Amino acid sequence: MQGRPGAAREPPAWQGLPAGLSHRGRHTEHADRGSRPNYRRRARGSGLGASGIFRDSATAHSPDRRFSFSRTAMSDDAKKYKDTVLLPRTDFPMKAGLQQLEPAMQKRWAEQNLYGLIRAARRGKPAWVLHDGPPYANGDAHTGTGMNKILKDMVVKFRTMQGQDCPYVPGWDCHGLPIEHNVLKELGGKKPENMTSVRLRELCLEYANKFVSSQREQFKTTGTLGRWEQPYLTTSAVYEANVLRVFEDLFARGYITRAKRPVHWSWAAQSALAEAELEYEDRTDPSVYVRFPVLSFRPDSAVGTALRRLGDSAPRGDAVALLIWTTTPWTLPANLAVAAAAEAEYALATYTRGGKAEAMVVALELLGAVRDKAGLQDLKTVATFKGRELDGTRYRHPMWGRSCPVVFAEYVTLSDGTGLVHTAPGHGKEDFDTGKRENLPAVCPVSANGTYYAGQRLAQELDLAAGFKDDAGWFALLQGQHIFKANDLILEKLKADGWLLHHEPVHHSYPHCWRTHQPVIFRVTEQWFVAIDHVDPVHAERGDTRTLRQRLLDEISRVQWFPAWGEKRISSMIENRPDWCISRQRHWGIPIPALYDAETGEVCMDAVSVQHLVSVVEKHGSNAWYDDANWPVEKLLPDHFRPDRFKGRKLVKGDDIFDVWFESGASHRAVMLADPELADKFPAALYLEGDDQHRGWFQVSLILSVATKGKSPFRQCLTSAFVVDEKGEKGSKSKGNIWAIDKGVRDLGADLIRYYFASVNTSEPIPVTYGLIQAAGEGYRKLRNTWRALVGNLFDFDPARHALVYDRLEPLDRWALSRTAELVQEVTAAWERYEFHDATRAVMQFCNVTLSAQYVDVCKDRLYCDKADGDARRSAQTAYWVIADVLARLVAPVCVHTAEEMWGFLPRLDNAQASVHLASWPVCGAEARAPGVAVTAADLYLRRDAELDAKYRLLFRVKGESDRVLDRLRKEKVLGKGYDAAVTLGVTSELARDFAALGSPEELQRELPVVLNVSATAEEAAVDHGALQGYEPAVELKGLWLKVQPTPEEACQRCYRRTGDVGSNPAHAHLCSRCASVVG
RNA sequence: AGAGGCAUAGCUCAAGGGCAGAGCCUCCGCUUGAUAAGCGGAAGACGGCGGUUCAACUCCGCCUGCCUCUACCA
Repeated sequence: MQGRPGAAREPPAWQGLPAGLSHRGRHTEHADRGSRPNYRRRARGSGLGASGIFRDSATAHSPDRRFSFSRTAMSDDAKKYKDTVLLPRTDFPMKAGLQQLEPAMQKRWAEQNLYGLIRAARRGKPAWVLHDGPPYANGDAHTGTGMNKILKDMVVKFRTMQGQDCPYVPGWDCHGLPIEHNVLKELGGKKPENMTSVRLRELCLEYANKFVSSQREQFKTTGTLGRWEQPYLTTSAVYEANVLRVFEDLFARGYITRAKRPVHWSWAAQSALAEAELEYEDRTDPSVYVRFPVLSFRPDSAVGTALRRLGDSAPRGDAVALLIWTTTPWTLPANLAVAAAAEAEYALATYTRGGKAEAMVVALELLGAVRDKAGLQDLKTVATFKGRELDGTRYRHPMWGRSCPVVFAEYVTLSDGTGLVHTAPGHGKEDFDTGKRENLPAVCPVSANGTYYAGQRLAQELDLAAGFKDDAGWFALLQGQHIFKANDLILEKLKADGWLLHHEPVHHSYPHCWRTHQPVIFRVTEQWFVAIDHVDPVHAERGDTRTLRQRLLDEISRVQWFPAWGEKRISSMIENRPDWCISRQRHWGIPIPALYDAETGEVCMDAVSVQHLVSVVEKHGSNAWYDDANWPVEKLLPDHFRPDRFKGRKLVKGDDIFDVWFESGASHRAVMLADPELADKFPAALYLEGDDQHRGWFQVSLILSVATKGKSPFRQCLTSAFVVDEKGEKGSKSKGNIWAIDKGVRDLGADLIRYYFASVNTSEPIPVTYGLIQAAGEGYRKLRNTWRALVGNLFDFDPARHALVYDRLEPLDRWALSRTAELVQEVTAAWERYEFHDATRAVMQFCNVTLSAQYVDVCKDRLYCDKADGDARRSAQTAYWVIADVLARLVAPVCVHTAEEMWGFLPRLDNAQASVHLASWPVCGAEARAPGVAVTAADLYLRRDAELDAKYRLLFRVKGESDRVLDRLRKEKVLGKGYDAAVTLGVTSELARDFAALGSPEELQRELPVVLNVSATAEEAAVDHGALQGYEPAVELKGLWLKVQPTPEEACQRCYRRTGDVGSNPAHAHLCSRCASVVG
């Protein structure tokens, strides 16, 4: 075998040195001691000092130093030969300089209208639309919204590269309470008396537009492409009119109802709230046990009988009570009933409190707990009975003295409290339903701002009898008070009056207004609703009698949800959600197109009137509604647009506006179906928002689209988790743990931020800090440098002239392409699943292991030293070119600027796209032949080859074993570089068979030194390993023994290898035969 | 109060019923021809307790910890 160790010829350079030490090993050892660690430390620090770190300062400061040779003790020959070595050459910088690169590139993109070019290139291709969920036009675009835009851009770029037409029209949500709130704050807290609604709304519009402009610029710094100059705004007249059209459709199909119902009410914002506008926060409330004095039990009931049986000793009058429990004492004034569970066991119990005998009715199961809490003495259970025995019982309201009933309700449980539920129909949904069934009025003494009404109004709202006398003083105590202040007042007075059996603070989560962060209350008001259980008559005619709720659930199951649990989440929300309250009592929004009879209050609305109002808004904007001077009611809705009975009547405009969720939920109509570029592309391919939008935008969009268009407005729905800080806390402006996205871009670079977002699992909370993003820079730099190594070797490569056809490529290169093909498949699959971090990890793994540690490392000799235009070198260059091309495209959706930069440095064919963002997504050769799939020349090289995969997997495992031994020998100072070594492999017959299966012995003999990066290898097939003297067993590869020795051969001055044939060409005494023939 | 998710090396993340992989960090070495780079080596992990199995980090149950969601129950 050629080059076999031990087959020594003449080793002149070797002799005269201490045994086992090479020239180089010796030399570097001494030269590097001491200075090297210092060099490293400094080099990694903030900067390089000028203190002799580089011994050859001219070299160190030469801009071209990476191609120069720093060794001074070099023979002229060696220098001459060095110039024949084809070292990498490229201007693609190692350091990205994103801060300079990105703005310049974005400017260029804008000038050449890259978005327009991309759209033009995809004209006529299948549409794939990501419909933008509108961020709110208030404040900075921070990391969370920035991430959302980046993820959207990534997906759009990916789908575009796949060959689809992907318009991206960004939008903003511009109406709503927060803007109105902030504008009012600037005005000093509330609307000045003399300011018109129109003026206020103008200020709100200015405010919103200001933030649309600033957020747009912030988003654009991330390199996100889209129709930024014509976004959609919910304040545009066209958008507003389309929102009203959705309402019009719903109204026509009977979905809209107006009713007096309890709704979540923010007294701080003075408006009704939707479910999606609630946030749960912890709160402490008084938990109170209150005695409601019994007026009468039904005489023939078990409890009545038991009480009579007690005879004279029985407590009487107010001493006999129903015990109720509540954590909202402020709702007690609105109490109209007590609800019991008909089938539960109750007890009549006597006890002594403050020396007085009393009796109470309470659930048997809870009796003990009540006694313990209240510290009751002499507790005796007089009787036990089913709840239904309380039928007919009446009690006296302790405040107003009115007689109230005991009723029964399903929801009464015995988990807490007393089993007797204080029922105030005006302040709770269940209470309201109960009250409705029992014909109780929905009393609501609490005004919009959370205070009790005062005077006559309070008496009226409480439905007090005409002759009511405030003997107990409750009326005087409560009127005008804020409810939470009243909690304390009520508690004190109940105690003083003897009605309070026990109280304690209770800590629980409680719904709060998402904007004001104040606790929300339930309050009965007249509101507009979308009926979720409505059966659409249009569908019913066709025999489809499903309720809207059922149709929503059916549509949800047709949508693809990412991650998959999103489906369960949203469907369980839809299953349980109440009707949607769509009216709000604010100024900054789209008016609900309802007019009311000035005298009777009757609603004036029908298909004709609504249609007319839509057209007014479409022409003049919703301000017309508020512009009383120019749009008096008679002009806004002339007689001939009114239902007959309102003709000639005096009407007034309603004050309600639409819930902003109704607006954004209507975007499928106002944008997808209305924008000329999108109208034919409904439904959207994808909605992509934070996972909080399951209850927000996704849900409302579904409701409105399914109700009016019969289908989901999106086919796929992707959610990401929230941005959090290093402590895992949700990012929020108030906590200061979140920063404006453009600041991050300026400090860190857009591509780095994008790379970071592409590298994390976005389905779990996403920590975002400068430190973490900077740490991700390691991966980014590795990508960059690996790519640089590829392109650096293509300086003399023109694919059109030099690329070899696939079949002529060396096996190693075909292996690299096979691995690249595998990468393409892996990355594509990850993108299809929208698991970006899987794709990024695969790319990193590929760069670090497959390329950097394996392929690129072992290709160097061939690329640097082989004949420039020989097939061996061209083969490697062909593979490098394909890989560089593919890699640039694979990272293009993520590192949009860097990939474009790469594209500029890549040797390209004439028909290549000018921008990487116009290029096609890589596809493997075999798949590429599918009709309609864009194929590039590079793609044709992407072929999986299982045999090659297996072969090099084994060879690189051998390399691992060899490296381990080499390292030990280096540390023992036996060896320096790998080329100093010759490796002999002792293999079992089994392993020998494996090797034989990989190729001919000659081929293997040629490849092994290359893969192992040593000068020579030999194979020793031995059955008896005991006979293998001086070998050591491999650690991880069974059946392998290794012997690694310094080879005594002379090193070739050009390629450094000690191949044993140095000097075979007399013209070049210090070159190996290969180099000699190359140099010529 | 219910539902769900997560728990792997100092850090960030993988895989998969059968020797647990990578990047960063640390340490050691090589190289000076990817050089503000590159290569090699070393050290380093399956939250706890049970169960199924020949075999569990993986499947199942329970517990603990963190997070999210849902609901508001008086």
